[in-house]
Amino acid sequence: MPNRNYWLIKCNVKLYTYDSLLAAPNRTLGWNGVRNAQARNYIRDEIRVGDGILFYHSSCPNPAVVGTATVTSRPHPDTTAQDPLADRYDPDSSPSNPKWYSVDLRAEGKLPRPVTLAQIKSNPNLSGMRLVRSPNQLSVQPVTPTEYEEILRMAGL
DNA sequence: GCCAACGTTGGC
DNA sequence: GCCAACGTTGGC
Repeated sequence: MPNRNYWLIKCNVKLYTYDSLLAAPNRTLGWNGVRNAQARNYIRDEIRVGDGILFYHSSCPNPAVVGTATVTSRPHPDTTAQDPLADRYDPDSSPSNPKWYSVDLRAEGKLPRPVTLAQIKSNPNLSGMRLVRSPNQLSVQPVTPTEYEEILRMAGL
């Protein structure tokens, strides 16, 4: 696929899991809930249909990349930000002036072996990844094709 | 539960 | 515009 870019996205397992993506119709879900300006900018301005995603689970006993996904939509407003009943409601966002965006992701498949944060940290080839550097709060991070391939290799693919 | 690192908020 | 206070993230 020409010009395919790669990203690692971090999902708090309490909010959004790879299994929920697998269980969705077409294995596709909007990736909602991002409320960080820099992450939003990546979603709105840089991520494109067809890009490859490493899906990472955070805030759990063994943080790890657990699966891959494909971006299947252009950015669209994150309507959960406009729903007063939603957990991540943001009164500053509205249909006429959306503040937050999401893209749709389709699950490609679980990794044969999850690649843990500890493994990524101990692999010198991956020392440039944002994930293993400080700060590491950003929920969307660019990944180079080399890093992407290395993660898949470590996963047994 | 602890703590480091950020982002946001709000008084001034 | 500064900056202290606070909330959140996320690994450990």
